[in-house]
Amino acid sequence: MNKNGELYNKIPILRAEKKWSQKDLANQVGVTRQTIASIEANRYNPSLILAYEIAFAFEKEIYEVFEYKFTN
Amino acid sequence: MNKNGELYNKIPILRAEKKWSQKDLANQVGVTRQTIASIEANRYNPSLILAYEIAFAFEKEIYEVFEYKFTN
DNA sequence: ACTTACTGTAATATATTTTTAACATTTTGT
DNA sequence: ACAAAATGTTAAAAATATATTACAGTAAGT
Repeated sequence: MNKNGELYNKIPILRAEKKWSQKDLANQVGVTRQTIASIEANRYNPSLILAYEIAFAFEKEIYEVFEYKFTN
Repeated sequence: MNKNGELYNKIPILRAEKKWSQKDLANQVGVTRQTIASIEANRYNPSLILAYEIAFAFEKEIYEVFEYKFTN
């Protein structure tokens, strides 16, 4: 796959608003705490379904949680 | 990962509007034709970045290309 | 009818995400 | 100051996405 941009996310901010730990969010969406930590730190590119589950947990749309900035 | 829903997509419709083959779209987003075919057929769950690249190719937002229907 | 392009799908290989387990550091509550 | 919870990070294994190759079937153009 040919990336043309960089992925950013607002998960830490949204978690803070809800006062959720990484583990709280992880439990809600059915992944491990490390998966959430890795996504927050941009260590990897989540699946679309996981992105939807995270957005749903925050009662947001994907574009309110993730941003993809094209560089090319 | 714990799926709570099903992923649907409008890629075939959007391709038809643009008169693009699977290969045309694949080339634009930098994947193979089989990757596009598999996503169209819901054989798998693309990465968020690939979803953004596909939406961008169609000049659409992700929610205009993909829909995630919660079942739980 | 023929050729070429397009699509469906499968097998195997490779890359990446996700899990699990672990340990160190930082933050929070008392 | 102490204990408990939260976070950062890493390594190895497991699961899943993506690439590559291949072949068959369908649609489209001439």
